[in-house]
Amino acid sequence: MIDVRDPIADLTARGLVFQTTGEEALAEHLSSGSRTLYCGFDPTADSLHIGSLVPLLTLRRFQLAGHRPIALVGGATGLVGDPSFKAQERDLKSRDIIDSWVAKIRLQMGEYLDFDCGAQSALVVNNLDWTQDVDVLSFLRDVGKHFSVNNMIQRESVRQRIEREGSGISFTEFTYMILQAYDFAELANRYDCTLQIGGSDQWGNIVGGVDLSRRMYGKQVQAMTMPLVTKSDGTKFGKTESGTIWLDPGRTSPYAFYQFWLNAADTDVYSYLKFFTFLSVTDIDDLQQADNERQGRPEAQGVLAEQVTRFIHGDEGLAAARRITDSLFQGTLDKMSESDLQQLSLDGLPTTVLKRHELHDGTLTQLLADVGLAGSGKQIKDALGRQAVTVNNMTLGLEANKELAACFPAEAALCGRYYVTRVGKKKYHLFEID
RNA sequence: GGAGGGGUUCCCGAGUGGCCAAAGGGAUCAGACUGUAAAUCUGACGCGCAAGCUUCGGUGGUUCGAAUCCACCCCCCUCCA
Repeated sequence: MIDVRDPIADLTARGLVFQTTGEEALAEHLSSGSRTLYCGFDPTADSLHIGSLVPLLTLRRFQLAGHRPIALVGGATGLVGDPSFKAQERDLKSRDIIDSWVAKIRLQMGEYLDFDCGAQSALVVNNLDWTQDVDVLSFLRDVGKHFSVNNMIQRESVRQRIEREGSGISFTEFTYMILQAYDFAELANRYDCTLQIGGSDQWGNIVGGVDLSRRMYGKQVQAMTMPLVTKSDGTKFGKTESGTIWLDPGRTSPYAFYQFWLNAADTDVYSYLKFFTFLSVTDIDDLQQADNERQGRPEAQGVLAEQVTRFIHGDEGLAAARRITDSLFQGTLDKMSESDLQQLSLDGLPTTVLKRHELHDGTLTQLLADVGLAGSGKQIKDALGRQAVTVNNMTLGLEANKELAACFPAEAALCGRYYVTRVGKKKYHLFEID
């Protein structure tokens, strides 16, 4: 008999419980047996990003506590689009595109949950499986009848869209909450799934499912939401200058991923440790206290980056991220061997291979903007004017711009052909020129 | 189908014939200070090294000159039927 525990106390200590359908009932439900729970992930891209990490990790926490998680990929709901707290109607993507995204996200899910641990083995399901063959009239009569439009338009999640001048909501998106509710009812019926979790923005959709499960199948099910992750400075979590932080290493390298967490603000980092790692709350509190008692830079960011990167990208990904980080931020460039430099490139440091004759025309601003070190040449120009551009630690000035070849002098190359180029304090690019 | 209100640079939002590459805020980038933090201050912020080039839903037009005026079209919102 596996040890079944109620994870709610731990989740509460982590600040991960935002709303529940009733804390006592939920605690009783979870401690009295191994339960099945689910969380939905809609395919809005071909990869999950760190916005999905909290629900994903929470599923895993439940699994570790002896419950069975179902990760639902929204092959159907993704076709419709969730309007919850969205300011605008979204563009519909084609079915082919959504299908391909579903396939990729399914694979990703497989990495983060345990699918081979007996009764608690995770499941990945696609709501298209039970939605695509439902005909319109059945849906309207059997499902739609249970929903009151009066109630639906009162939902906070669509309030802005309905009340705000200049916006609106299509019937398509308005129906989303019914589809999601239907998912919960189906899962309750098929898999005896009795709990749905999700971000707090999903509350309205989730309770719709709680009601529907009762009405359609007489099943009493529960709900829990997690708070949305915020940043203390008020900017949006999960974005950097280079865009969204994806879980797919092809989109966001383990190095960039590691750097993202390493750059967490002091005021956010301890709550992030609770949200995004499996370290115990007491360990995190101890770490915080130790950091407070010491002057200077806290250790928390390093721990956070290590833990999250290892979970998502494994030991190898973490090692790669660290190799780059150590070389660029701690190391001395001229001590690096050829294999070190090659490894940096393999580890995910953005690299461009050029022939020396290609440097004869063009400008430095153009080149550095093209490889992604800045959004435009203007920004490079600005950085040049402030001595913020270096090649192998030589600072370049504005006058260097037109003399592209002179920016990469053969005698300054590392191991004959490598140039570590830096813009600002944190952005690096490796040029290999021969 | 009718009446009215809108669509401005990443976002919000000013601008109603030249002084507009377009106020202000946010986001973002760079610098100073630091710890690869935060806060603060400074600069940048359509593209271009520059000359210059391309923008204000779309297409045409009026004008020496249009984001601003006109025509048609597309999309959104509100109310009415």
